[in-house]
Amino acid sequence: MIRVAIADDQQLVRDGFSLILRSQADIDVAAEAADGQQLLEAVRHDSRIDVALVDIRMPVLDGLQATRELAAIPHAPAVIVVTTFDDDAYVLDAIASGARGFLLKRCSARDLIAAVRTVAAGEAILSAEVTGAVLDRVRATGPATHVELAAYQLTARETDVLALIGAGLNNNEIADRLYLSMSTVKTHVTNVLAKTGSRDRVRAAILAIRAGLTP
Amino acid sequence: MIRVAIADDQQLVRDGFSLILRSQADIDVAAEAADGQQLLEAVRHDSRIDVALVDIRMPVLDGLQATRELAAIPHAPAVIVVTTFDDDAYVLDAIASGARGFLLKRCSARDLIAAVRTVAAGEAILSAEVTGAVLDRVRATGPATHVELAAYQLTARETDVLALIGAGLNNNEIADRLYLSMSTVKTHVTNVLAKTGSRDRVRAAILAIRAGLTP
DNA sequence: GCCGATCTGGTACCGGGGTACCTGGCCGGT
DNA sequence: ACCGGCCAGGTACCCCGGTACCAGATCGGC
Repeated sequence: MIRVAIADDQQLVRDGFSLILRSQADIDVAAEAADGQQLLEAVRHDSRIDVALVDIRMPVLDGLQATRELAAIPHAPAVIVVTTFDDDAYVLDAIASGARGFLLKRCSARDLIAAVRTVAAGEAILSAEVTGAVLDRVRATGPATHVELAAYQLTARETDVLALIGAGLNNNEIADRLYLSMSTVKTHVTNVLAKTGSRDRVRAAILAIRAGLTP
Repeated sequence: MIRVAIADDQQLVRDGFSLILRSQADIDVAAEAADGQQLLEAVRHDSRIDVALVDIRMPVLDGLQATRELAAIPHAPAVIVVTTFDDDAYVLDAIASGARGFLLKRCSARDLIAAVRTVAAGEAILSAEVTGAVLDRVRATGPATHVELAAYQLTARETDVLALIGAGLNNNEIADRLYLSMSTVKTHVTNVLAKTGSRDRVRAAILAIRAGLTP
């Protein structure tokens, strides 16, 4: 049985979703919320909610923030952001916030049901209208950009230093952060540059970012 | 009428897809190919193909390379990569190659038909099984980090310089690239650092990357 | 015409970045 | 016991990066 929570500030929307989902034998609507705050409370009080349908525009706490806070809760439900076409620009934000699904309200009841089952199974779902935007994003960030830094055989300490270079720290700050002397940092930096083939710390910083060393 | 090309090295698969699609009144199978090379030829000889279903594993020219070369052709069809579950790791590569869809062969005939209509309409589609991986990728590249550099009021030249800083060039190379003297570059760099509030060029480089100035 | 912003260029100066080379301690493997 | 790695540290040196300040050219707007 898939247990679902519905968060939308409009009573009618909640009722509609609820009717649609309850029509399925394997789906149960365990909670309803009129804003993000109510959703968080519901999830905190009921640890067995599998999926949360969340609207973006809600009073008190909007859907995206609620999604982010939800992620901090243990046994957090998978979030499907269900919103109007006007809000389709929020896809990337929703994904970044941790959503496992993004549906437009113009979709069919069948799509909604399928989406709930999909994310409950650990997969993810996007409305076709917004998938294009996501693909463009992936193309833009480019898969070629990701660097495998294991290839450089950096030692643990050198990796630390590289990460801090990528964060924009100068040698003094790195020494400070790692409780080292300036000299030691310099030697590490020199080694990092040599191993990674970077001419200067700027190149190294770029490499660090491409390698995902900086969040 | 949606005109489709099918590229798969297995005759039986092509026949199956063809039968499924031809069952729809608005879809026509205009070409079939047993490898990527044949697909390219078919598309070059028939400029009215809207959608191409492409398998990854094909002799002569594989599906991903074919997709990349397809992008160079004018009025190129939208590509849906249709492949086995074993190849689901190629999603990101497929997207980077320009695919507008990624389907697993285990999907239903209805899914296939819907996918063709979806990409023909300019949208995109992903199998639920691989959507999760794509979302993880988007989350990893971090959209929250995106910086709006319009806020810094940089002039055109300063923006040029910032972009090159982000690419890891030193002042000499920037001067070379922009046909400027070293002094001029230094002036611009100083202005960029002041306007962006960056302490040194490393910080500026990080900013440039976060702002999307470097591809 | 005048003013301001932008682009371009120069000189001079200093500090941090980066290199080269050496010392020493700590561990793990042979 | 010895060797090789990683880590930590020091000294000395050079050069690029960055700042400060100035100045001429162009261009658009009041």
